[in-house]
Amino acid sequence: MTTDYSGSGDPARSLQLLWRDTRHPTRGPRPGLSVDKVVAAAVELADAEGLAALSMRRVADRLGVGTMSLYTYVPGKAELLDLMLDTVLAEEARPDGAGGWRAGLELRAREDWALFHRHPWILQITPGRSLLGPNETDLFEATLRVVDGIGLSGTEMVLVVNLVADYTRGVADTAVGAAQAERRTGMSDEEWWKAREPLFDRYFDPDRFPTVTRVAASGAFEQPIGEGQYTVAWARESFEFGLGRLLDGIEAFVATRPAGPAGPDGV
Amino acid sequence: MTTDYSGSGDPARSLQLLWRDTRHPTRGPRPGLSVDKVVAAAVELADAEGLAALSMRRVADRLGVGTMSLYTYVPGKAELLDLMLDTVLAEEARPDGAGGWRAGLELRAREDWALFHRHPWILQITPGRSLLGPNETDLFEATLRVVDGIGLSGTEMVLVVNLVADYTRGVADTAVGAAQAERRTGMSDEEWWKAREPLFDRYFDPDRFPTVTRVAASGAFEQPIGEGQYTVAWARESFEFGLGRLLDGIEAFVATRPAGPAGPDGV
DNA sequence: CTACCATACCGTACGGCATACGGAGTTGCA
DNA sequence: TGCAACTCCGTATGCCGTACGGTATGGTAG
Repeated sequence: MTTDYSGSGDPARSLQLLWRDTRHPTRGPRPGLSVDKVVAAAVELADAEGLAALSMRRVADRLGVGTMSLYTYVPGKAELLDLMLDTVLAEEARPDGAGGWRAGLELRAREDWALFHRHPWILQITPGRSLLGPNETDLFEATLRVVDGIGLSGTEMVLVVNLVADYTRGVADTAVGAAQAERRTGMSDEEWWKAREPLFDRYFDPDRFPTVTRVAASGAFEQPIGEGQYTVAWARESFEFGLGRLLDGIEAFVATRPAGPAGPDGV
Repeated sequence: MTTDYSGSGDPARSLQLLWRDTRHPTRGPRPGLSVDKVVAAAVELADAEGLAALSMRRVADRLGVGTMSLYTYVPGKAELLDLMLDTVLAEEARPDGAGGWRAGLELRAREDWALFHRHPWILQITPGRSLLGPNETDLFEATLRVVDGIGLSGTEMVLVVNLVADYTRGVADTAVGAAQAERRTGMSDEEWWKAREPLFDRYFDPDRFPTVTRVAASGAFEQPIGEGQYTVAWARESFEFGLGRLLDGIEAFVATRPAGPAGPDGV
C-alpha cells in the first residue's frame, strides 16, 4: 500500500494539533481520550505490525472505542500519520556541539538510523512538504547549530544538513526493507536464497554478468552468518562505511571555506 | 496506503515471469493479453495517477478486460509490482566505463535520479530483498564494472556501488515527494506556504530556534522562484551538491587503495 | 469427426478499508 | 430549566485484493 498523504486538510487544524494547541472547551461530556493517546496507540500498532496493519478500526479497537470516535480527536488518517511522525522525532537525542561538526553530524545520522529501525513505518510515509511540527523544527535547529560558524553560508548549512539526512534515509530504506523482509515473508534470508538459487542459476549467465560472477566468487556476498541477524550487522557496517565517506567529502568541502565564526550570512 | 510486498509468492513462478520464461501451451483459447501488456498498462497508470490509483480493477479497465482476467497473466498485485520495477529499470542507460569510475558512478546516479522522477512510484514500493530480475542484474553488472580494477576488494566494490545508489534513493525520496506534493494536494508551494506562514509564526519562537531564524533571515530558504518548477531546480542542485561531496569522499578512499588491476579478489 | 480437457475469461462474493452523515447521550452555563 | 456544545458511534457508501467456480474456446488424441 501507499499512503496518500497529508497537507490536504485544514492547515490551521493540522498545525494546532502538531503543536498541541488544544484547549478543551468546557461544554460537553468529558473526553475519554486525547490526541496523545490516539497517537501513542497508533505508533504502538505501527511498530508492532507495520504500517499496512494500521487502520482506524485497529487503532480504535486498541483504545476500546468505536472507530468513528477517533475522528473527534484527529481529522483523518493522513493527519494522524503526520502526528505520529513528529511525535517519534522527539525520541532522537540532539547533537550538542561536543566534538565539532563532524561528531555532531555523525550523531544525528546514527540517531536517524536508529529511529528508522525502531519505527520502520516512517520510511513508508511519503515525505512531501515539511510538517512544520515542533520536534521536526527542534531537530533541524539542533543540527543546523552543529554546522554553524564553520565558514558555511546559510544555504550551504542547509545543503550539508539535508545531505546527511537524505543519505541516511536512503540506506535505511534499503536496510530496513531487507531487515523486515523476514517478518513480511515469513522466510529467513537463508531459506529465501535456498529457494531461489537453483532457479536463478537457470537464468543467470556468467558470460552476460562476468563481473557479478567474479565478485560473487570472491565471497563478497557471503556475510558472516551469525544469529540470523547477519543482514542487520552487514547493513550497519555498510551504513557506517558510507557515512565515513560522505563526511570525508564534506570535510574536504568545509576545508575550502574560510574557517571561523562567519555565521550563516557569509557568502 | 502501503504495499505489503512481494517475495511471498511462488519463487519459481516469480522468476519465470521476471525473465519472461513463458512458453504458451498450445491448448486452449488464444490469450488476448500478455504479461508485457499488463505490466505496460500498470506502469502507465502508476505514472499518470500514482501508486495509490493503481488497482487491479483500474489496470483491467485500461486493458478492456475483466478484473479477474489479469490473474491469468500475473499471480497477484505484489508480483505485478515486481515486474513493473524490473521493467522500468531497463530504461536506464548503462555506464560504459568512459571517463573512469567517477564519471561512471555519476552517470548511474543521474540515471537513477531521472528514473525516480519519471516513475515516482518506485520509491513507494519497499525494497525488501533483491528481485533477481534481468534488468536489475544487468544494471548491477554494469555499475560493478565501473569500479572494477581500481584497487578495491569485491566487498568494497559492492559497498561503493550500493552507497551511491542508496544516497540517490534518499535524496530522490525527499525531492520527488516535494515535487509531487503539488499534485497530491492541489496546492502550489507558494499557496501552501502562504496558508501556513501566519499560523506557523504563532508557534515559531525565535528564541527557541535562533539558528533556524538566522538562516532563514539569510535567505537560504528563498529559492529562485521560476515557473513554479523552482522546487525541482533546487532539488537537482541539492542532489548534485551531495553527489559531488560523496564522490569526493569515495575518491579519497580509492586513493588509499593500491591502484591497478587488482580485481575483486584483492584484500 | 468427435470428444476431451487445458486454458482464457470473468461474475459474484467476502472481508477489509476510510470516512460522510446523522442521531443519541452528556455536561456546563445562561 | 433548557439549550448549546460536545463526545461517542451505528450505519452506509464506495473503494480495495482476490478466492471460487462457471463457461467459452480451440488444439489434439482417438
